[in-house]
Amino acid sequence: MPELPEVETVLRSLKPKLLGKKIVEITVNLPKLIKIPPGDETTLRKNITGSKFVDVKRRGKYLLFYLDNGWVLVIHLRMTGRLLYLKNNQPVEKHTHLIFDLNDEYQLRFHDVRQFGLIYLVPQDSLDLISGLKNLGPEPLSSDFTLGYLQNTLEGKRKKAKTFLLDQREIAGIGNIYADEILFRAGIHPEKPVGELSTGEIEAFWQAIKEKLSQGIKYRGTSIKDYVDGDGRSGSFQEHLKVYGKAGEYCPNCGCAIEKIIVAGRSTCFCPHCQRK
DNA sequence: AGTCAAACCTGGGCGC
DNA sequence: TGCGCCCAGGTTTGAC
Repeated sequence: MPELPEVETVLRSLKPKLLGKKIVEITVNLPKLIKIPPGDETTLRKNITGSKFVDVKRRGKYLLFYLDNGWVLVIHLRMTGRLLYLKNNQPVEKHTHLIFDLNDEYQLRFHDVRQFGLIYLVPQDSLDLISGLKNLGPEPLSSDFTLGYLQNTLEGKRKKAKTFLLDQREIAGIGNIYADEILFRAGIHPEKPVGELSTGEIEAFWQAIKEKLSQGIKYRGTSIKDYVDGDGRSGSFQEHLKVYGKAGEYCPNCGCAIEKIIVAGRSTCFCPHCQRK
């Protein structure tokens, strides 16, 4: 579920609550979610019990919780993961796999229906142990992501535009919803090879990437099914979607029927009139 | 280089 | 009501 705007919203909701808080106890209900050290809740507990949160950051769709003893807890929410900051007397919902008891009578709970989420514990100077994190492309909302950078990386590639957007090594943080919205905004067919984009299309692509992700953050994410922030609050960007999930409905620009095809193994909605190959 | 299917899971919606 | 099938905000792996 969560893409860059959702993960950023979770970060913003949790960070002020966690900074300076101490982890006093850890409950692991599903050890297999711990990828480093693999399935090892004892090591996890030993290394982080008693430590305090000193920083929380986002990189792509990863959340990084920096602890005061040099370890970093890295969490990826994948499809249905949630991180919730709840009072410790709140009922524990089904699918709650990990609970961090804090020294303020609250808990940080990891909830994940599909159990695809990933949890790592690595030393601060060894984040490269997590290959997905190590190989991440630039942050699309940072100053590193220039038009020139995009032009250079697109050059000579035959990869489809949608496939390019979903590839975390190219750009960090974009998933299926924002990819479709970006392509519609830029007027680019999802199957167009990126090496064939004109100068004007590349500029529109670059603008659309920044605009759609910024809008997603502004509306605090897209809540279609599972996504909520650290306080359990839904976002509202689903009210502003133009094409994602709207196959058979009408294009807000031209009135054509929105089509659904499969690209990169994912459902892809686009307007065949506004997005030509 | 790039594309594809399968794998990891649970649950909701649909047709019959 | 129930069963079986398809679908779902992600990523990795191994085969062409």
